[in-house]
Amino acid sequence: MAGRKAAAPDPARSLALLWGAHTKPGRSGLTVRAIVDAAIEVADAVGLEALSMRTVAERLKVGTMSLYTHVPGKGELTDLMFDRVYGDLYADADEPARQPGWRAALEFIAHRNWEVLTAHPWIHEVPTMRTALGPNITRKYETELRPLDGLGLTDVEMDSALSLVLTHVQGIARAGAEQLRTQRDSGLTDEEWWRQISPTLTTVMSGTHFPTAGRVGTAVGEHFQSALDPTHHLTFGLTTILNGLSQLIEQRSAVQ
Amino acid sequence: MAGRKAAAPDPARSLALLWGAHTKPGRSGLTVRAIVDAAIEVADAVGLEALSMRTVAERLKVGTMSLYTHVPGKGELTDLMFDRVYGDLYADADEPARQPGWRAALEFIAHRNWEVLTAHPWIHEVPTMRTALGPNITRKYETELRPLDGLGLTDVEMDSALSLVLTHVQGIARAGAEQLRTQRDSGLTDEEWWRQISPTLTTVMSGTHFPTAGRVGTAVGEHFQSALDPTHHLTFGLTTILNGLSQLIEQRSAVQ
DNA sequence: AGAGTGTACCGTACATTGTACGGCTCAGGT
DNA sequence: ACCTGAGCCGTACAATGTACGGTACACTCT
Repeated sequence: MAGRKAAAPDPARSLALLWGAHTKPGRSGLTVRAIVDAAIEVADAVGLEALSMRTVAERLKVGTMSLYTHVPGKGELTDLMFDRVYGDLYADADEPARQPGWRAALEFIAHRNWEVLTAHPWIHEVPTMRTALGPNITRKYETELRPLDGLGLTDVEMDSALSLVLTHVQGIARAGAEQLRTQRDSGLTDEEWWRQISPTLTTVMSGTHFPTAGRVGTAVGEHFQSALDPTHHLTFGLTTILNGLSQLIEQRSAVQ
Repeated sequence: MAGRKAAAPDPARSLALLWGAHTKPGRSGLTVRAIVDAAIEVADAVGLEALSMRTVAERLKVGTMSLYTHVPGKGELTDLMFDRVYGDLYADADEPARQPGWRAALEFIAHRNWEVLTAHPWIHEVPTMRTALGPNITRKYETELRPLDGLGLTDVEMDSALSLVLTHVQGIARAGAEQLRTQRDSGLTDEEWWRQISPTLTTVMSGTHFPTAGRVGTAVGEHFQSALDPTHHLTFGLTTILNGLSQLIEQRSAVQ
C-alpha cells in the first residue's frame, strides 16, 4: 500500500464498528452502510487493488476525507465489506442443516460459498484474520457447523471437516479469480495469450523434455479447452473430500 | 499498486526472461540473478507489500532505475522470484516417485510444498497464472505427477488429484501466513489480542446466542491454545483427501 | 431569539510507490 | 583516437492513504 503507513488498528474499535448498526446518518445523509455498499460496488467493478478512498467518495459525491468520519481507515472498510457480503448467504440459520444428510449439506454449503466467492472476487484479497469475529461471519460459522452436529464427530473434528471443505472451495475460487484478473489485465483471452507465447515457448523449452507433464498437460488442455476448469476441480475435490470424510463418520458411528 | 500503471506485460518477453540464464553481468556486476536473490531476501524479511524497487536497489547498492535494465518491471521481478524459490524443491525429478507408494509420495510432496510456502510467505501474494510456465514450475509439475502415473488413473484424474493436494496445502499455508502477518502488523500476540477484544466482544454479542459455534469454538480454542492450528489442519485434511483418493484408485485398479 | 458547543465535512499537504524519460559514462570495435 | 551502443541512474510525475486543521451546520441551554 502506498501513502502514509496504515494507522494503528485498535481491534476493539474495529469490532464495535463491525457489530454496529451502520444506519445513523450524518448531516449530509452519509452512513457507514452507504459507504460500505459503494465500496463493494466499486470493488466488484474494478477489483480491490483499484478501490481507493477517492473513488468511493466520488461515487457518493462527498469529499474524500468525509469517509474518515464514519470509518477509521481503508483496512476497516474492507473488513466491513467482507462481513457484509456474507450477510445474505443463507436464508436462515438452519438452511444447510435442513438438507437431506450431512453430505448434501456440505455440498450446499460449498456451492453457496462458491457463489459469493465468484460474485465478489476481491474477497480473496482481504486479510480475513481480523474479521473472523464479525456478526455475519460468526452467524455463518454457526449455520455451517449445525449439519455436522450429532454425527459422532468430536467438536474439533467438526471444525476440521468444515474448514477443510471451505479451504478447498476458497482455493479453487481464488485460482479462478486470478485467472479472470490476469485475463482482464492483459486484455487477452486464454487462447490469444496461448497463441502469443507458443512460439517462444517451443524455442525456449527445446532441449528439455517432460514426458509425464507434457502428456498430462496436453490431455487436460484438450479435455477442458483450457489449462484449468474451476467447476471440474471444485466437484472433483469436493467428492474426494466427502468420500474421505464419510470414512471418518462411519468409523465414528460404528464405535458408538 | 501506486504509481504509474504497470507497463504492458508482453508475455513472450516474460517467458524468455524466465527461461534465461540470469548470469550475464553488466558493467557494474549487476545480474538478473543477483536482483532476484536480493528481492527474495527483502520479501522474506519484510513481506511483499513492503518490497519496493528502491529497497532492492539499495540492498544492491545501485540506482533504482538500474534494475530496469535487467528486469522489465516489478511484476516480472515477482514472477522471477516465484519461479526461483521452487528451484530447489526436489533433489531430482524422481525423488517423490521414489517414495514407497503413491500415498507416501503425495505426503512427501505436500510437506515439501508446505516448507517452501512457510519459508517464503509472500508467495501467496504473487499472481501465479503468468508464471505457470517458468522452468522450475514446469519441472515441479513433471516431478509431482510421476508418482501418480501407472495407477490406473486417467491423465485428467492425475492432474486433478495432484492439484487437489496442492490447493489444500496452499490454503492452509496461506491462512498461517496471514495469521503471522496480522500478528506482526499489530504487534500483538494471539493471546494479547484476544485479551484486548474480549470485553468488547461480550458486550457486543450479548443478546445473540450461537449454541454450536460457541461450543465448538471453545473446544477448538482449548485444544490448540489458538483458534487455528495449521499443522493439525494440514494433516487432517491431507489424511481425508488421501483416503478419498484411495477409493478412486482402488476402484480404477479393480476395473482393470 | 441568541449564544455556545460539538460534530460532520472536507481542502490541502505529505510521504511513498512504480516507472517514463532523457542524459551520462564507459567498454569494445574500427 | 574516435564512435557506437548499452549499462547506469537522477529527476519528474501520477497515484495512493491519511494527518492536520479549518469551516459550517444542528443541536442545547439560557
